[in-house]
Amino acid sequence: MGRAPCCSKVGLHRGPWTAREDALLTSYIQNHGEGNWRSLPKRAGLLRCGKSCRLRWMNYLRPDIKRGNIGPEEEDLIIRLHCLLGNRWSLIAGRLPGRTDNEIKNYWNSHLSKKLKNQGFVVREETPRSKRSRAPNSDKKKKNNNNNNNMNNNSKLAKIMQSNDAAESTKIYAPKPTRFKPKWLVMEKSENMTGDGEKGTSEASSGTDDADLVSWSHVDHVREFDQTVGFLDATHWDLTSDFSMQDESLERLYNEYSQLLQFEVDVNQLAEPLMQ
DNA sequence: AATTAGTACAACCGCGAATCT
DNA sequence: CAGATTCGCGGTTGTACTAAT
Repeated sequence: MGRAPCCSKVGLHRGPWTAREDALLTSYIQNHGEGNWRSLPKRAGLLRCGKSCRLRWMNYLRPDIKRGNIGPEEEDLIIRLHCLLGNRWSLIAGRLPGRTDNEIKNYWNSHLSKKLKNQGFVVREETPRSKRSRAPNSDKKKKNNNNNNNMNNNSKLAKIMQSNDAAESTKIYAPKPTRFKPKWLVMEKSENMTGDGEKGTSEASSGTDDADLVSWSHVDHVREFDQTVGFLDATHWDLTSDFSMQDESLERLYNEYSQLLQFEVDVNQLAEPLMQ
């Protein structure tokens, strides 16, 4: 299986982006749309690899990106979704409008995992890919000074995790979701394409299509999770019990998420006869 | 004030899967 | 159908910044 030649070729810029590079990339994408990352840098006049351009755009330059100030509601949602989905950062990010997978991943690694550990929760290190050859970063930066338990400012968080307490013993390792794009969805997307007709990877405009990215087996894990944690059904989450709604945006997110789960179940039922 | 340790996050890397030719 | 190309994902690293000593 061919792999794209690595972009670390001579003559290409690396490291932090300059304001000029940002401006070039932004104006190019505004005029021509996303996609064709491979050839984009050349056409945009950038001495960067396409991969780098894509990353910069997705994680930093996109106009719909919220940066910083992850509020307690978003934090709760991240924790819940991580509990459900594991390190599927892109899926989690898809439930948090304006947040990127990279930001959530960083936030989890630098804030949440430590916070949960400090509160005595077992944070699972689920890294099927971590067996990769690259040398582990040892523990060069560690040593949490967890002398203060800091329970007060996160009682809600603790509550959530305690409600999920059983999950500690029965952890759910959802299999890596395989990409699943129904033809009709792809067609519908491409029909709505605008711009110069490049291949549609317009996540920015459509949001991540999580529904079609989640594998069938994921549905079972959702159910498993619900049983473990005490939800009867994902579509009947009691959102008012131990986890109070703080504002409309969170409610909207949860509704969206419930719809996603409902969609998966429906599709699953639809597919059942075909599997026999 | 200088040095060291810790933190945050942007960017890089390699891989698997989808798509193209 | 096979091989090549492209894309997207998640793990990891580099480094600027901040806090502690």
